[in-house]
Order: sequence, then structure tokens, then C-alpha cells
Amino acid sequence: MESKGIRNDEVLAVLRENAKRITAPKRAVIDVLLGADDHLTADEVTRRVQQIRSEVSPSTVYRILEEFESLLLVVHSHAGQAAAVYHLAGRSHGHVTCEMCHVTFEVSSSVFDRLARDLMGSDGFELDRHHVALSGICARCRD
Amino acid sequence: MESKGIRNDEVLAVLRENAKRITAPKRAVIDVLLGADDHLTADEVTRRVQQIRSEVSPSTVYRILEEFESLLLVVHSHAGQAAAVYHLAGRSHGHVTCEMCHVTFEVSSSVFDRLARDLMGSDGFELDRHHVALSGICARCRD
DNA sequence: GTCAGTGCAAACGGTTTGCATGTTT
DNA sequence: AAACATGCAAACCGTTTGCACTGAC
Repeated sequence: MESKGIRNDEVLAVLRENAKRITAPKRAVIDVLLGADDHLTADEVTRRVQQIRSEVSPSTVYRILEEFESLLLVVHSHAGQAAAVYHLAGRSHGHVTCEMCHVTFEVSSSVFDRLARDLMGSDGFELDRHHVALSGICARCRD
Repeated sequence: MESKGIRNDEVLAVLRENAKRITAPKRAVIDVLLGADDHLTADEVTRRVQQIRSEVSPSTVYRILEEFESLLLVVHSHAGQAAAVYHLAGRSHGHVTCEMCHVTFEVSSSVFDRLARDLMGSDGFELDRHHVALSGICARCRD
């Protein structure tokens, strides 16, 4: 079990530093993200938050995730046209998502580092490794 | 100007081989895809088709693109949550999309080959290089 | 007391689907 | 004639937005 790279109180500190208010829905979102081992869609975050505070609306969750992302506390990425997945910022790097089981995995930074270097070298393209998840078939689903 | 790797009559031949009917909307879609230098969204394909045959509906274009893709004539990929982009199958490999100008580029197969090898080696993950577009900033937009 | 944050509901964009009609074979 | 393809409209899903209200500061 790796450290997530950020703690509850660190998130709250960043909010205070940026004159953002600390509200019950935000606390709930933080707890959900800290308690999640894998990557969650906005809908999954909402459902988990609603287990504690049933009145929290999806739009609030989107707004909170957006705020957290603007503060570099959260990262989201896309795989195909499916829903985006969110997780706390930290040691994460690239993402790959299995087309069969829909689980998103972290990819070691060295793999993405090399890709980024190759793209820069061949086309001068600067890779944004956080934003997009590659698709494919994971080892388990390939049997 | 590179060859697109497939010609009008080859597309029609594949349709015949697979007992698919050759209709005016399909001919129009083929012409649009053959005439496009870059990658088109389904909406762009629809609009260009409608310049010739104004009655063709978006859903028909989606169904045609889906059929063509199942026949391996067309490939589509996603960049973020934006609309998918389609183009004729051929020598294409991976895609990268610029977050600033939203242009999608082909990436040389060697870059994606190496990435695929790395992912297989490190995590046993089998990359689907066609389906997802990486994001970043292209050389032109970086100034 | 003020204003950022929230809940609700409605709008949105891209895509898919049900169904009656039209067209290819 | 039969099966497939199409047009239309409505549904769909993830996400965003307008607005009045609430609650953190």
C-alpha cells in the first residue's frame, strides 16, 4: 500500500491558502478520494459521498473536483468516450485503461518519460501525460 | 500528398464482399473521408456529406462510420472528452492531439511500437494504439 | 452581513436507439 | 418480395450552467 502523496490536512491547508471555503461536501469528497484505491468517475465519487451526505448533488461534486484540480490537488484523465476518472495528485503518472474490465492503472513514469522524449524528438510534441489514458487489454483480461 | 492507403473502389469491394448494401449516403461518406486531409469528427463528416445530399441524417453517418469501422475500413479515436475523430484506415498508427489548436496528428509507428513494447514488458498491458489520442501541445503552438 | 458554495432542475453536446418508411438486392 | 438501410425524433449519458438559497467566514 503506497502513500497517496497527500494527506487530508494538506488538502485543507491548500484550500485555506487559496481563500477557498471548507464545507461538508468538500470534506466528504476528500475522504472519498483518500479512501479510494483506484480511480473513480465523478459518478462514483458522487455515490460514495452520498452514502454519508445524501443531499450532495452531482453538480457540486463536479464543481469541487474542478476546484481541486485547479489547485493541483486532483488529476483527471479520459479513456475513450467513457466518463473521466479522478484521483488525488501525487506520485501518479500516465494512465492505461483496460477495455475489457475498465480498470485504470498507473504506468511507471519511466515508460511515459521515454514516450514523452520520443514525441518531443520526432515531432516536437509536448506530451501531457496526465490527461489521457491509453486503452488496451490488461494482463489479467488477456488470460 | 501521401496515398491514403485505400481507394474508393476498394471500399466498395469490401462492402460487396460483406453483403453490405451500397447506398448514396455511404458513397458520400466515402468521398468525404477520401477528400479529407485531416481527421474529421462525425459532425464534420455529416456536414460535408450534407453539402451534397442535404437529407442525410447524423444518425445515418454514425451508423455508416460504425459499419465501416467493423469492416476495418475506418478508425476512430478520442482525445479527452471531445468528439471522436474518424479517418480511413491505412498506414495510420497512434494519434496525438494538441490541446491548444485541437489538431490531431499521426505519430510514427516506431514511437508507438516502443511504447507498446514497454507496456507489455512492464505490466503485461496490450496497447490498443488506434483507439486513444494522447494530449499535449504541438510544436507550432509551443512557439 | 457578505459572498462563495450549494442544490435543484434544466440545458448541453456527442452519440445511440426505436420505429415507420424507403431503397438495394 | 425480402432484407437491409435510412430519416426522424426521442432517449441517453456525462457534464455544465442559471438561479435562488444557504452557510462559511
